[in-house]
Amino acid sequence: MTNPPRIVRPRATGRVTVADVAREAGVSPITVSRALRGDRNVAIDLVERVRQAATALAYVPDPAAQSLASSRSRNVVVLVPLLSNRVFGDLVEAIQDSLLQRGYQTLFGVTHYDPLEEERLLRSYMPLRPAGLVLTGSDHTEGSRILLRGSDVPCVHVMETTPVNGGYSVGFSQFDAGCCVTDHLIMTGRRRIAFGGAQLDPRVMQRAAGYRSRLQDAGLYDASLEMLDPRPSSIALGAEMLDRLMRMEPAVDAVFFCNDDLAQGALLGALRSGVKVPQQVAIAGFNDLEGSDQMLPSLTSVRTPRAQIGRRAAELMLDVLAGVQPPTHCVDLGFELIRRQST
Amino acid sequence: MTNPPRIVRPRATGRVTVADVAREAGVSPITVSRALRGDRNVAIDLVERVRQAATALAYVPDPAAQSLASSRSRNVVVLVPLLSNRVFGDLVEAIQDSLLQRGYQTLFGVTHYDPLEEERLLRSYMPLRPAGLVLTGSDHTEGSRILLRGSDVPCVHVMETTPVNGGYSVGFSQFDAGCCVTDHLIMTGRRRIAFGGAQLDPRVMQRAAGYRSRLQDAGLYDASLEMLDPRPSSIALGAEMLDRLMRMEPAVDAVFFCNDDLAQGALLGALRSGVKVPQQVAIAGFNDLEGSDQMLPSLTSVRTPRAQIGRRAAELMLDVLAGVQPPTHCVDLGFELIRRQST
DNA sequence: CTGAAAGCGCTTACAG
DNA sequence: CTGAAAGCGCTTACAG
Repeated sequence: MTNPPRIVRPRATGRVTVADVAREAGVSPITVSRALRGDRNVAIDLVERVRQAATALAYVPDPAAQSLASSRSRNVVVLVPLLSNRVFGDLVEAIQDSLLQRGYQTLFGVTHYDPLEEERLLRSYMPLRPAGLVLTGSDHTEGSRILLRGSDVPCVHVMETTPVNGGYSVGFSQFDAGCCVTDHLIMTGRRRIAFGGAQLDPRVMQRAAGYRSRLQDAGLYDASLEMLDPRPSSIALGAEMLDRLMRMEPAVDAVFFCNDDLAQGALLGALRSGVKVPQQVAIAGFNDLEGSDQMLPSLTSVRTPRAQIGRRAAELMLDVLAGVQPPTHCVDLGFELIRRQST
Repeated sequence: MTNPPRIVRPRATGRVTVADVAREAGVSPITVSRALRGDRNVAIDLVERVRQAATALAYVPDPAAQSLASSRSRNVVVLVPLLSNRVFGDLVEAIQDSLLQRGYQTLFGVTHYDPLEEERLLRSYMPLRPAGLVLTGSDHTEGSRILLRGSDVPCVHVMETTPVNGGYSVGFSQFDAGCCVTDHLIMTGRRRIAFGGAQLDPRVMQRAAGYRSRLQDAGLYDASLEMLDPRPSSIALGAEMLDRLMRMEPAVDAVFFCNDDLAQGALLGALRSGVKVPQQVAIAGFNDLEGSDQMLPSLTSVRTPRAQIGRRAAELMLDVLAGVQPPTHCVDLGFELIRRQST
């Protein structure tokens, strides 16, 4: 007696597949795959026929199947310190826009300025076989670096121009920007120039290094004017910092805050306490955030090209993914000092 | 002559697969799959053995294969109007955090307050077979609604409490919040109360409706005090709006701005032009954004539970995905009036 | 330039 | 409670 044949019902998901398109176009499935992916080795008329068939059937490729078969996905992982911050909101929105236009999805992760949290996110995202990575800055744990080196996933580091071996970077020189603000304060006659830094992430410290370097060159450096506070940058903290500074160092005649929220807070605090800006103290900020032009007095700041950085980072990534060798590993998009009434 | 057998080299990706874990644990692959997914129908000791084998081999399931085989993914799509806005930054960060902890990825999309762009995003995201959707508000195109109804993907609408048929909502009553601010202004003796609205998205219009309703009830409504500007909400626009208002309606004694950035701009504008706040004009804002407590005078506003909304929306989604029927389709998290010096 | 076969790494749908 | 078979919808690696 023979065993009755086992009948297993097919799954029938109802999706339109490459096979359907192939039948419609009168070619094989693999030709559909090639034609739709833009593979060169397909006759032009076949490409056209396949395209029409795909359109007629409203075919949408299944990303899960693509990813499984090719062991590559169309996901780009983007890790930023915070989303609740205009600087990174602008950045991330631009990256997302550019990638989506070319068929790539963006997976965001928030590191809260913690390299260990970044490593944890990398570990949970790598099994998704991302096509690419965009990381903020170049300050990563040893574990993250090993992870990156071990994979062949292209990586773009944004916001800084610090080159990371094997990776790409798109940003501007935070150090130079720190120098630029400091030069401006020196040239406008200030002599007791303080630095107000919060959060103290690597980019803030690079700006601080620029500040220090320029003041040392000018023989004006005084370590007691450097105020570094590890708490998150905020408007309220800026007010508090100016207050503390004026009490501890009454002769201060300028403050360079590492971010506009601090500087805006300082301006509001000065209004409350009667400190005259810029007569008594000049105040400069960083990032030219919304509202800085509306302050009383309006705030001198540095315009940083966040959206442009996001777009260029995405384009660079897309080039690499398309097999195009970018002309340079390191794109410097610069910055611009915006002088207003506060200095 | 027989055809020589065709030899096709296997791909050998080097990944640790269910088969490897199965061999190590001495069970079949399907048992590994079930044990790791927490399927009930597996003997406890087997679950333990499989877990140990998986740990020993550092097994990580392949999401692409899972998704292809089960035709479900662990992606939750989250669509918000903007990322470059604290309100949505807070929301999105909370959603992302909660989902990631439970093994779900978040795919963001930015609609720029445009329902058509939302529909476009939905169309490009649905082929990814998202496990769930989180949409801002309940103002969707007919196309989006059909798309949602046609799929069985659970959907949570955030920021409002407007129920959408079949969907869930987590937020607060924008209308009630509008009433609350207006009541406060009336009760503190104001009579010529203006409304300053920008962007004019559905939630702003719901606040405006609350304002209108309360003033009508009090017999104080005057359409010429309603200033609606479709441009994006910003600090600069707030200054401009107050200026325009004071020129057109000099008798105005209070302004309810639909968002704190407008209100902050108005306060700064008042400082510049010498309008006395709150003596001549009371000013109230919305969302209690950063810095509102630092303004001069400090700004009366409404604290909205963005992060909490994000967390609850994620939890609700996770419950639904786990097959747990939530007790209610509509979660109202309320709001709180924060009275400060400006009113 | 085109295609038949096999495989990617899981889970579904049965059967027992 | 456990498993053998088939299938999910693509692409790789060959062969011609």
